Amino acid sequence: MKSYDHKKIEKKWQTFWDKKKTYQASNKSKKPKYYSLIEFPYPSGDGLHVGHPRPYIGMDVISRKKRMQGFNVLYPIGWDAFGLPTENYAIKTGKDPRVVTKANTDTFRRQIKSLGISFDWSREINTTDTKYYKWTQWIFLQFFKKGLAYKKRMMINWCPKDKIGLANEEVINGACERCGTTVEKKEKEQWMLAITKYAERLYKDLDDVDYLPQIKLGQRNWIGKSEGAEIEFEISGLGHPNRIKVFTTRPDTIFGATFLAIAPEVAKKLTGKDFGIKVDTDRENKEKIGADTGLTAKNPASGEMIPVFVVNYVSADYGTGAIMGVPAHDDRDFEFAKKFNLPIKQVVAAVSKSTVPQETPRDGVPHVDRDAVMCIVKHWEKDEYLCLQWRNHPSIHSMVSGGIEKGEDLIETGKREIQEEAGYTSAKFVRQIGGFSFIYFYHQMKNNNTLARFRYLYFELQNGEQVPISKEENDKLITFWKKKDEVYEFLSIVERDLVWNGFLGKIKEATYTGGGLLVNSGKFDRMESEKAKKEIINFVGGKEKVTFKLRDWIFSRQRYWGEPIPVINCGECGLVPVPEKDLPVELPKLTGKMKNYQPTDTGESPLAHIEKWVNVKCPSCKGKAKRETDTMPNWAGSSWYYLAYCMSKKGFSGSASFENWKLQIENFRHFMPVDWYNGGNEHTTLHLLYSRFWHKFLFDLKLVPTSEPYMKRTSHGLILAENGEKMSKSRGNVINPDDIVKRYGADTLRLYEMFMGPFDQTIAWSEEALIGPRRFLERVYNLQYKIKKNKKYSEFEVEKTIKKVSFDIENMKFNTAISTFMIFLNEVGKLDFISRDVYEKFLQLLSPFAPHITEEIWFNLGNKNSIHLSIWPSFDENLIKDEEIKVVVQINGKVRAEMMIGVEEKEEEVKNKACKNSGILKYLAGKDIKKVIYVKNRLINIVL
RNA sequence: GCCGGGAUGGCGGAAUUGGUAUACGCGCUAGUCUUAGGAACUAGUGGGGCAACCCUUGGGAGUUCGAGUCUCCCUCCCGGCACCA
Repeated sequence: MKSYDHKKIEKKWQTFWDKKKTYQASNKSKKPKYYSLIEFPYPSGDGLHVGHPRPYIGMDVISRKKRMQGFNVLYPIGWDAFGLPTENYAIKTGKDPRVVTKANTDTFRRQIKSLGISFDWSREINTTDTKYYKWTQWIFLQFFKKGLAYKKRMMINWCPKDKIGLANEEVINGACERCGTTVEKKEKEQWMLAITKYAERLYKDLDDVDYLPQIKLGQRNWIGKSEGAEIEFEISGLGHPNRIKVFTTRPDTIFGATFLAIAPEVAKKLTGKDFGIKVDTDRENKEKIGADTGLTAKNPASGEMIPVFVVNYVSADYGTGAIMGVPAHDDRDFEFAKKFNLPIKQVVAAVSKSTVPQETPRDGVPHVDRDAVMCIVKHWEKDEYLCLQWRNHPSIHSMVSGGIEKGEDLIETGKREIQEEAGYTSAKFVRQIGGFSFIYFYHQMKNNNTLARFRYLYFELQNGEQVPISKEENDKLITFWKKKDEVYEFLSIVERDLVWNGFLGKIKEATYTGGGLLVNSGKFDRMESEKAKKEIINFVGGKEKVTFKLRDWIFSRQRYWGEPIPVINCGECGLVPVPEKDLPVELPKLTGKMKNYQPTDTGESPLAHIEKWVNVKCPSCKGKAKRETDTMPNWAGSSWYYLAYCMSKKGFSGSASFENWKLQIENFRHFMPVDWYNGGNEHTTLHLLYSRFWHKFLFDLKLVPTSEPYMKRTSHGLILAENGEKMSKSRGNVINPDDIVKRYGADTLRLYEMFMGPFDQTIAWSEEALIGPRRFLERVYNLQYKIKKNKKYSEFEVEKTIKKVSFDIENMKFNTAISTFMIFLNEVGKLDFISRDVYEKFLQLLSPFAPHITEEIWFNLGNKNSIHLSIWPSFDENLIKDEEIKVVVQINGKVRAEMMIGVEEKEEEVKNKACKNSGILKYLAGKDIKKVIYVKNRLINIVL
């Protein structure tokens, strides 16, 4: 009887699978395809740590299951190898980045192979391979030819340490994403990709893909679509007539616009003056700064003349660079208006609906608009406030309130209501609180739906003098005095926010940014704000307009280790694309004098100094010309790599041309789209968005068969070091999978990584916990010596296991799948025997998680073909069904007994059984059963 | 500040989505076997109580026959965004 020796087993089967090409996908297969994808790694010099394989193992489990379910599975891998760390390391050590990359990929490949992941290694790609990047350059040329790749002089984010320009997405809190150095602004001519042209489609097509909700949301927020309007304001003060166009998402608030705020650049253009105001990107310092331009604008809705300010919180490159300042309904405008003493005018008021069912507005009754007041009344001695409760509706908690009668002003109404409802005669008006708000309710006495527009008045009683209250009011109302901090709890929800926010100061003085009904807006008063948006745009002659936050993608880097941009700069012809036949534009070899490829402080690419490489003939006029010396960002190669995996070897290696690409479309059609793509959340607004953009572009050129590259996107959690920190070489806390594979075996590592916690959750590594999965595998291994021939032991358990494990894998609930295996094993352990049939099914279920040990046992049992190409077990619902089932008996919701019932037993019988149950009788003695609730085959609850 | 996600034994985590809270694993305790064990196996293991029972899913209220799960308020943790009009 051999014991489990992972070292022997794992090597042996890895070689076997390699030789038998077990995991190779076919471009010709008649089976249905399944394309599962992980983000190909960046082969850093640090080697693999145990966090890297987590997504590979997860998708491996899914891929292996799909393979066993009869799919032609494509599960490829490659290397995203261009990039800064390699280049920096190469410069530091005086090596060629090609040599460094080779060494790193060799290490990564060896490490990943030792884990027994079912990658199709025959399709391995490397973005730094000239065969690969000639296609990257070719795709770039298509962008260029369509005018979507263009050059632009602009301020860029410059990292002084890496000496490289960064895309907006690569700047985190004003610092370089890679090295943490504070970025500077530098003016430079840059290559841009016009991703904004695809903003709407990138946004909208998210509807059609199955990404995790937070991933969709992340992309949507990043694209930042906002629907609004452009509205023109006439301005005077320039000496000639002029207009300023503003962008707003809230045209419904235009009557509340009490100033215009414009960006410094816009102000300069308009007036020729520099006001010394700068838009600060610093996140810490957000104080509103501004200056009066001396201009005035005419509010096109109200006709009011309003001042124009130049401010530091409106940027020139979003919208129109000008906004209308509506302090009552925008926090920033509010802050600015406070500082500059500008008027704050409420034009939208919230509508509350009564929470009392009898007061819910109903159909078929008249609608009535009313003006009303609510009075906050302070006690004459104590710090207490007058509250009311309706006798017949005890749930309505309110304060003194009532409608304004003809000829009355607000204060008169307030005083009258205080006297009528509470009898007090000495109320002194102090001030009005807040603005308008609406309450919409069914008026029971008057049988109509009332829309009451409330204002809030604060009164103080001078003394306790009272007149008698009418019988009618007395029957209706109870009055209370409540302390300040009790008022909020006491009030019904409808009144709560309105009274509290304005008066008791729990929430600071603030704007109301929600929707509601318009007030102070002339003929639009009482109109619903959504409807008012449209009508007001028309009224002021504005135009509906959609704006995006997304900016064009800064696509050039001034470094050596990237794909050269395949364009030639000719004095005569301008920017000329490198002809297809001349692709790839290879990076100059680093020999002899060309060894110096350090980045420069000037922001010029190091390639610019390599004259032999730079100086070329113009492909068009044959005159003297120079190559573009910028290279592409490392996001370029990863924007289409999932297509490269599908290509035929020959087509991939052949020359880059339209014809050769078109020959590949058949292969793309075979495998695309990717069925399931798992990757890191950090790429939501980077790689994932970029590659969707490239794919859509290729789709428009009819070069790929689908408009979206990925059908389904999920993400995995990080693995942290045992102390909860991020794993990194500099922290010295890296766990190398090599050590784990050596000591425990790849299968144990795989099982542990899937078992340690939910797949999508960040989790700390625990060396201690590894032993659990290892013990489990040993017990699985020893089970092969416990086979009892021709006996069907544990059939029931294995059927249940099939069902649960199949479901869990599809839903990435790997941890509970493994716990199901353990439960199964614990059950079987009690019997001490297992039937071969059941054991084989169990091994098949386990094989995606632990491919080596299961293959070993599978062959030990006499099978002649790989377990990984066997047919995934199916389960029989009938075998899973129990004859008898345990139900719980509760008394008042507390578990008091358990009992067995037949599966089909009727409700009545079960109830009777429960009431006669010996454990239950003592609780029933002398009590009446009020109610019995039966949840079929689960529990019965007796309410006393 | 805004938007997401979360808080369950000593630890990692389960919970059929409103129906027996703490599955599974680690650790711990006791025992068996061992020259020995930081191995393996067996049993036990949320807290309190002699017990019947009681308490327990970050805190507080609520809805419900029944709440880890739903609603409201609060505290803390982790991610993303950041003057986007």
